[in-house]
Amino acid sequence: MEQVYISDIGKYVGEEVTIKGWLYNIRSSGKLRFLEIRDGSGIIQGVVSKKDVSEELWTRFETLTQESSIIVQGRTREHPKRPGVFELDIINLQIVAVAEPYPITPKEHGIEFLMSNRHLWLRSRRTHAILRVRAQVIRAVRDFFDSNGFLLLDTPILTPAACEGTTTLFEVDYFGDAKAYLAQSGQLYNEATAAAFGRVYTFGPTFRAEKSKTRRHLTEFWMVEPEIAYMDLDGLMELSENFICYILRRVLENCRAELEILERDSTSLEKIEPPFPRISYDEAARMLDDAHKSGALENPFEYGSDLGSPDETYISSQFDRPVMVHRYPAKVKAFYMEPDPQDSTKALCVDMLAPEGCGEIIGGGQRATSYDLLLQRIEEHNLPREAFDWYLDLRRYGTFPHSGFGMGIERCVGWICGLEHVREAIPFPRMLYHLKP
RNA sequence: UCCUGAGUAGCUCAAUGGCAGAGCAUCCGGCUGUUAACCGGAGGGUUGUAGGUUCGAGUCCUACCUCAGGAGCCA
Repeated sequence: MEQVYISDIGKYVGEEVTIKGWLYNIRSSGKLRFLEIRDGSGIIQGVVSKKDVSEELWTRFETLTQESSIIVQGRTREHPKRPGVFELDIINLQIVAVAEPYPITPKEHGIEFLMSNRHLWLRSRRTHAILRVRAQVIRAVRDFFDSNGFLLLDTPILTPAACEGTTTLFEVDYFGDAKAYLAQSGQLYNEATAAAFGRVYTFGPTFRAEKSKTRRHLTEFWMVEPEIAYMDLDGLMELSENFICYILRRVLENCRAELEILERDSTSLEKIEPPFPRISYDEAARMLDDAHKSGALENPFEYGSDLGSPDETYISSQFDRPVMVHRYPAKVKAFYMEPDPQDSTKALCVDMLAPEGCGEIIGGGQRATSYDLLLQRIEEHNLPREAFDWYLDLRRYGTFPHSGFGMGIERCVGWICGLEHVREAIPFPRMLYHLKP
């Protein structure tokens, strides 16, 4: 009998099949046993009736514990009470291994315990749903760029210097006489590949050694970063909203069951379509000012500073879809931003804030084209000039207007799944003080 | 790094300064349609660590450790 996956079980109704997996839970009712069996692709309920099996087989079930690995044979049929749901009448059981008492019991657990047992927590329904959405988001990301003329060009993870000079980086000893740093962004390299290939993107892990301790932060997260030659800020904002809508559509098409398990109200996602609201930093500052005066925001907003987390939450709460805030003061943004020709104190940049307090999911902008300006900015930011020689070369040899953005996969998944914390959006989250498992 | 809160059975949580308990998990028994199944029984504790106050501390005080939530910074 050939192995069948639970996700395909509908194709085998009335047939005898073999399922190889683990015992998710077992309920016994005297002469009846109900086994919830999972095989990674799904969960199915197996039923054994004492009168239908041999005494020896019946007693074999008594040793089973939660998460024991088993191979079962049975005949599939529809659930007597639930149309569209399938069950398995078990006719044989092979015990591969009896599991020791499983730590994650069918009751609630605290986050500390679950995090320290992340390697086991991965087996739960909820984690399955989230990580399936993550995989779908990643597929959508690749499909979107691959089918729109972008070329995937991976950028290095070991880098010689800080990309933006702002965040703290993980330092790595590089053969004793040099220091390397784990990349916090592939962006600068993207600019080189964009000059070579036009429309490019990079997708990979990113590292930030900031001691951030919030529901929106990981020290290792996955980021997708497109870079487009000859695109301006307006073009970038249009690309961003189309990109997000494409991802949403793909998840809504393919992950209905997962969103249901997560009890995510998908109606708020369904109504999201372009155009997304665009507000300037100045408009945002006015909104925050008014909010403070009316008591909706506790702390006053200081004009000229970056938006704080409560500020972002307030602004995003005023809209029913992601909102794009553009043209921040240049001094709170990275050194490579192109100045706004209308007001040189502002940068041609944009942050996309997700609804429901999920924070910034996209950050990007138009890149500076002038060699002299970049050199000046590098000095102002006290960055080591030697490390940026090659980057400055891009302005010497055919400088060109271009724009790009970065999107954090976990924040995007967290928003779509309605998660309280991004740590659930990645199989093994790396956080401040969390390196294990 | 700062602010706030929490550490009691494997897990989730109770316990006026006065006998350390329940549910789940484990083990034993019962139950022919269960759905975090249910019913009966059993075992399971250096109350985060170190001091202190007190006749008496899980409970009050001090320090430290760990974790959680928030801030800053960011995607």
